[in-house]
Amino acid sequence: MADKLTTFFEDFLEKNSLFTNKKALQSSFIPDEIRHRDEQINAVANILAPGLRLERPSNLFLYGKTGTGKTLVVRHTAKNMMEVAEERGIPLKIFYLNCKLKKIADTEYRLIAELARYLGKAIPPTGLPTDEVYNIFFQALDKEQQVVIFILDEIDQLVKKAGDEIIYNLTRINSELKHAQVGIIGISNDLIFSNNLDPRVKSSLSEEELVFPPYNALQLQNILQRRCNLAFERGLLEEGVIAKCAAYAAREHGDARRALELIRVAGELAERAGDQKVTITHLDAAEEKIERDRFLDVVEHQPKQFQAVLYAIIATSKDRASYSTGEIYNNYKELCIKIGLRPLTQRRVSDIIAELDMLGLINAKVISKGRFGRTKEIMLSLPTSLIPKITNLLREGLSL
DNA sequence: AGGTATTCACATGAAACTATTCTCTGAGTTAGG
DNA sequence: TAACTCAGAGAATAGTTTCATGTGAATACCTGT
Repeated sequence: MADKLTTFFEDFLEKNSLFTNKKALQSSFIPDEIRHRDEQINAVANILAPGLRLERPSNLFLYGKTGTGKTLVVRHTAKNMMEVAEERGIPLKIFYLNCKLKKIADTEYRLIAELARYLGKAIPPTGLPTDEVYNIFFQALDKEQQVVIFILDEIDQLVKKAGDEIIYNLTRINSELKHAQVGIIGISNDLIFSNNLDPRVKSSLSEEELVFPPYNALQLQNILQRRCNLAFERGLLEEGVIAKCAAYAAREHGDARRALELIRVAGELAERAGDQKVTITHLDAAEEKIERDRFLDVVEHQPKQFQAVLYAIIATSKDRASYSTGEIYNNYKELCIKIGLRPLTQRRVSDIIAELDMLGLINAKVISKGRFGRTKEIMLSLPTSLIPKITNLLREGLSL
């Protein structure tokens, strides 16, 4: 066995990888040249530029759907700007922070703590009053003459969890700072997010606004082509693969990230199969694999109670298409007793159902059946082919 | 027949509670001078 | 007396529970014809 393994690894190394630079297809990759976003880059650069003269740059709010290059444009511009600042010894600091990251920046405390950490202050993960952390942050910020720009990515997630006061406080902080100046760049995927914002917050955050339209198929194709040139040997991609990939992603609201992922996975599949070329078949397989993996991954990483509820739904969904909250809850309770799990209240289960819906594992719609009450109409939205696998996963998770 | 009042079966919201993780503080203890 | 230890108070957070209130439309119940 050991011999076999060794040969396997040796073979693996021997085998020429189809990729010359896989990094170029990963979403964290920042290419030197960004296509089809000149306008936005210029706009961002113009807005941020005053920072180099130690004037406060306007706050900026960017929005556009996922994979339209918002983060990329901002990071790219920020990088260039930092280079200039460093060269000239300008006290400019730019920090990028993704608010979606759990346990990092999804509450007021954590956001401020994280920002303070950027400024070189060690803040414990808990235990301190929020005011205290805020003070530390403020002191660190105002310690010297400087311009600081905070880039808050996926800011909608933060507001959803922690309210918009934080943003308001952050935008107002300038009036209290004596030496430093703060500019904020907010990035959001949610187009209607800014409408739900407190008007005061909205006006202070979006002194400038920038919309990122989705890429169209042609632009996607162009982007893909570039990245593939970096990532693969020339001629490795079968004719039409890029076009199809672009078309697929354009259908999904022009998401370049998905397109890149798709082609990367296609490449990996081809490589694993020992094929010399990436073909359309691989692409189709990749599309399916991504979808499958997403489901399995989501299911596997749910907390126990969620899994129990999901299992109850799957076990229930045998003879009819949809079920009501009450029915599911009863079955869930039975299941809990069977496996020795403390059953949650119906209130909570109702929320869990709503969350499973958000995750796209089930489909839950509130309907009114008149005299017979109001409930959610719950049905599974898993691909049928995956159900046995998921059932097994859940059995394992729940030790059934 | 047409109108309105009820009623069901939950949905949805808000507040309060629990458990866990973590810091800070100050009393008590220890050991060295 | 300085250094150390350790329990207790206080915070933040996630996950719930408790209590309260809301709700869409099928039906029951009237009403006047």
